[in-house]
Amino acid sequence: MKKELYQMHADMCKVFSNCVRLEILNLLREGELTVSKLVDKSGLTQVNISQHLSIMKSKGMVTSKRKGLNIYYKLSNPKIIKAFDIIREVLSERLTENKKLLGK
Amino acid sequence: MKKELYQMHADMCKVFSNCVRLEILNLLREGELTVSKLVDKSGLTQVNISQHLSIMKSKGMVTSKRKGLNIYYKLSNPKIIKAFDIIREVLSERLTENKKLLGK
DNA sequence: TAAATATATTCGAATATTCTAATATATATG
DNA sequence: CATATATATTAGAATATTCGAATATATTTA
Repeated sequence: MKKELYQMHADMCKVFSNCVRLEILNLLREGELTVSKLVDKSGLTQVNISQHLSIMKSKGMVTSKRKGLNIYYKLSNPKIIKAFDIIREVLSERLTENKKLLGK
Repeated sequence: MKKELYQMHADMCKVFSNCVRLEILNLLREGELTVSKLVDKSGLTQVNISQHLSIMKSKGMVTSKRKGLNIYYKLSNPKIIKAFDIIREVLSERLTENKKLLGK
């Protein structure tokens, strides 16, 4: 398999490597939201949310459309949430194992 | 959902955000391999492979066992490859779309 | 067109990641 | 025990990421 493809893959995965972006992706799971809704729901600053949305848009993970003053963002591909959930499962299973080990 | 969980999730995803680690994970897809096998198959240096294996071990993505001089590494959870593959699909679909756009 | 609202961009300091060079450790074997 | 082999660790320069402060832009409405 080509190194170049691994690099593109890694670049796409960098989106998942930040907790703000993960929170945004998770908030977009049910459908599109405006920037201000994302700000409200996350409690993060508008600037920070916009910065991360910009990164995710450039990586092709989200798309946006303007309606008046608002801009709606949504996931570009529903598989993104599948990936999110599988990694959550790996994490959960790991945490469960750690608990078991502590219980012994 | 808790911020702390997003952080742990992001930390786990950092494993996927590097092309060397992705290559290692992909090489381990069929089963365990020694460090030197990974070096041979990837063409990367031993030191670099060991560094990345160490990172992945600390994040709980791989486990290892020694047999004589060799140390065998394997994926800690088969879901890791599912996540790998889903992200590859998102990437492929994105590349296909880009091609279409160029073709127009 | 001026003001209000929603969103984006730029800059820079703090922090984190990556690779290479050098070296260390663990195990097996003569 | 000395040597060879396999693997791990450390240090540090180069590079990348992150966030907040300040500011800019786009759209609507009075």
